[in-house]
Amino acid sequence: MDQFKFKIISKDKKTSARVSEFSTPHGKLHLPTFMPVGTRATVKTLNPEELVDLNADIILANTYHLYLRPGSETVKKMGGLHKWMNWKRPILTDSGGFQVFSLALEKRPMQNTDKKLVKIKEDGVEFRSYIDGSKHFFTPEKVMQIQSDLGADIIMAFDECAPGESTHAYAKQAMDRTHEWAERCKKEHNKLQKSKKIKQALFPIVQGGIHDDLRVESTKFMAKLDLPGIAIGGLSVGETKEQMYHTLDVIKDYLPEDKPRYLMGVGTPEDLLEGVSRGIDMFDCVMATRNARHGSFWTKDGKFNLKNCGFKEIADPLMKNCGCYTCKNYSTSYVRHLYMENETFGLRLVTIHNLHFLLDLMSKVRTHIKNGDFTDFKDKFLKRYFKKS
RNA sequence: GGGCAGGUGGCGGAGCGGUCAAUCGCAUCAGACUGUAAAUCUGACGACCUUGUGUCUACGGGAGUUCAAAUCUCUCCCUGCCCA
Repeated sequence: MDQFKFKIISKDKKTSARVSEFSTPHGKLHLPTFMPVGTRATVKTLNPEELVDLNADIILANTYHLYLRPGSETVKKMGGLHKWMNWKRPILTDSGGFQVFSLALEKRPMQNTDKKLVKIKEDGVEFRSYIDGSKHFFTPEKVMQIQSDLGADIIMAFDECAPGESTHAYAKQAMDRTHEWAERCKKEHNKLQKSKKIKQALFPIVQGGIHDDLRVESTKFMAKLDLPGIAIGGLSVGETKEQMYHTLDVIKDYLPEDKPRYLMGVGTPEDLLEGVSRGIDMFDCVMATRNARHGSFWTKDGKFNLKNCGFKEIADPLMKNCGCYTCKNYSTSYVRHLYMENETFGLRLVTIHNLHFLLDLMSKVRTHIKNGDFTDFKDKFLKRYFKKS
């Protein structure tokens, strides 16, 4: 597996932050990085050229969604994800495990709560399609097959993501199942890779909820599998930020040093900084893109909502001195106008800005770690970001 | 000039004697969103305050009927359509 080489470039002295590189068949990842989410094989509202302009090293797609529509066989027939979506850089596919959790929660008002939508069994998970209610069954083996067909560079083990508030007993049950599934994923993955020209890296996912003993146990277990990277799941799923940071502190020393560490589903600018200082190398989150479509944007001075009437006649860009296409060319007034008028271009402009904000933040993080003043940078950023003006 | 249909909160439009400060939609204002069923969802939206099964002012204007009127009667004003 030497095509998935991991190389540490620089380490921060005061924190666990590090700058590194991870090689994949479609290019190198410059870590720490943020990965824009493109669940249905597209980062909503943007085209690949724009993502390249934003310096996105890698993007995500989702097993669950693409399996249901159009079907992973279709993507395979069309030449695989990269070719199909015209994205030449690396791709990571999520396993669909998270969807099991998010659908089981039944938190959506439009959800049919009469039906048991998800049944977790030892062998796998039975669930109903969110599209037409049809029954489907995922096993670790099947999820490996789907991800093999999709053809992403990094693929994820099938896991059970327990809600943040889960009891020790429940979290342990989910963790044990995830461990067993991870072993089965690894076995199936090894089998599938033999016939593949372009290899894929499988990452296992640490679970254990907010219970320190479980998290340590899970981290040790997953590290032992000796896969090319390791992911931390089951965070930012309802627990507090303090609990999330604490959990990262607890497992920090058990994470393999010589492999990329991926904190799944995170997050906000502050979460990225806190994550990096706890040794995290990869992040992904829908927040940048979703919030953009909902009218909120990030700046160095915090989070703002474009809908607020105070932005109506602001001639300045969303953020002064921002290097993104949106801020270089348009006033806040104009972007707000497009948003208020429900114009597609407005959604794109805010999406570009938010993604740029996070990707640029990570780029600065890499620079400051190398320069040896990461902590100073982080403290100053957070102080300004949370300062109420 | 004659006939008909109407005038309700920023707009559209319900209600047709009490449970109406008035359904609903739009607009507006604000909030939420963390491995995307999300260009979505939630809340506020007459005024005032001691924020309460609180007090005022309100369904074109005025005058009535009634214990009680956005809802019934009379009258005036206005709007739209049709006929001269």
